[in-house]
Amino acid sequence: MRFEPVAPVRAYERVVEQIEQAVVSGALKPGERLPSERELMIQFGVGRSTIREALRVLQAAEMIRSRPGDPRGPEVLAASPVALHRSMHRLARADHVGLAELLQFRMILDGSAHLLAAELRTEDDLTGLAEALEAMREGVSHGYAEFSRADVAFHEVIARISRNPLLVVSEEVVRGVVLELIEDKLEHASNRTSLMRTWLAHHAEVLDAVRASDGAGAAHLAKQALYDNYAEYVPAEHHALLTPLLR
Amino acid sequence: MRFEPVAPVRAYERVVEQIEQAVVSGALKPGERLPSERELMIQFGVGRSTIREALRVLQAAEMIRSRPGDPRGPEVLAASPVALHRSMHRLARADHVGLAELLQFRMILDGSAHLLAAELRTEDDLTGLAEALEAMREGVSHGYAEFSRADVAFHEVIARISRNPLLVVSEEVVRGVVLELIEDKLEHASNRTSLMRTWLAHHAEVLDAVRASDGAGAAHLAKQALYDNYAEYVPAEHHALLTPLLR
DNA sequence: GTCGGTACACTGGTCTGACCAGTAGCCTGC
DNA sequence: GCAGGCTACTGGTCAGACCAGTGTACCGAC
Repeated sequence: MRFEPVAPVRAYERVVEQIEQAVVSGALKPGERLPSERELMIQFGVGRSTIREALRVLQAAEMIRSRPGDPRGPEVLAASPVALHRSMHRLARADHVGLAELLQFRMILDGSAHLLAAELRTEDDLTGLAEALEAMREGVSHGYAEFSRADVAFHEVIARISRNPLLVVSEEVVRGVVLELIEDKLEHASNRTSLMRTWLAHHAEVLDAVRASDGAGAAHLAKQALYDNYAEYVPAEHHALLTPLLR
Repeated sequence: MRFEPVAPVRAYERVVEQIEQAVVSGALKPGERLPSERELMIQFGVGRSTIREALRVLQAAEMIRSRPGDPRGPEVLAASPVALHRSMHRLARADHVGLAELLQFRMILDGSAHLLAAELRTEDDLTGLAEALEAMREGVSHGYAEFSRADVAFHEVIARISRNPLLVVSEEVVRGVVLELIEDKLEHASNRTSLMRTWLAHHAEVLDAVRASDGAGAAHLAKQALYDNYAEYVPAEHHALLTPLLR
């Protein structure tokens, strides 16, 4: 016989539960509106402060958004990786997760995405990739910010070709966290134009591998590119984390 | 010249910011206590409802916990993957992420973890793995629940040997979501004893590969095991997602 | 001395009622 | 027809109150 720990259930938690249930069950679709706080307070039979605390929780989870003065009430939002990004970012800052671990994780995700993309790509996908590469080529002359945007777009196209939304989201999240950690270092890089040309050549090779359905090759190129670009920012004693994936 | 969209900053948001800052900067360590709500209300110069909404947000992020009656005040929590788990779970339920995508993602993570574990394992790690395997062997006769716990423990040991906390956490999260999606199906499996024996044999092979530092072999075994165990629950038209990783 | 109970001063959880700034839509006056 | 203001709402915030529950310090019984 086992007993479960008993925890009192707060009123606002049950409000959260019910609204969350309505959202995930599809009874409330993104774009639809919740009743106003005063109306909810009547429907749930609780005070306004309870309703407000519940809405704060849902808002922190990026599930709703409310704006003062809007007579249509709080808006139900579409599921987004923003909350995921926030929690992973917090974990990365707090939980002794360093740049090396993040990069290793990115090599795993990016490598797998490239592998899958090379296997699953259609002719349309190849067209999309070629366009993304072209945008990068144009970006070189439009400054680093522009180039960086095109670079991110290329990786997103790859991730989408892999047909796995989890891969898309996690890559986006991890990439964001990595960039936040080293943005100041990148800002002061001196030889950015030559860096951009190198990256461009890398991506062209990747496209060739994907076109040739060479999954292993594409994956290796992706991991190697990450290593070449970022390894210098990783403390030397952590390089052991990165190299096993390159073999 | 570019302008930024202006959004009003709510009072409770600035309270959240300050407390969050204190936590991530290390000024407030896990286990330490925040002042009581009434005290915070004085320090921040805002009303109690504002304080409470801020605390709700921090609590939803698993950063603090408060208990009525505790004269020491709200407790600062250590960073945990619980919040990450919640946001990923929500995303998986909402964002047309099916079992196939989850399993594919697990194959990627688990495969990489095994690859790294085989490369990085020490003698101590091998001892830990052997113990985990022994626990599984004993679990067979103690019912499915016990065996399942030991199985999870084995995978956690593997993930920890890979030396990447991100791998540990994401695997834990994805595994949790997968199990929640198919727990009802597993409940009704008839031949669970023979299933357990099969899994046990699988894990013994994995241990051999890790001992032999055969990263590729261990990774392949892990992915194959996931495929063998779960592919039957994946709609046939989604099998194309799983198979490329097995090659 | 230790142990059990009790009183008290606190905690967070909830409710009520109020005020404010801001919004959207109506509605007037031209 | 339309610009301008009016109005009835919205969410954000505050103040004050009450309650159930907790931890602790105290105190009496043994």
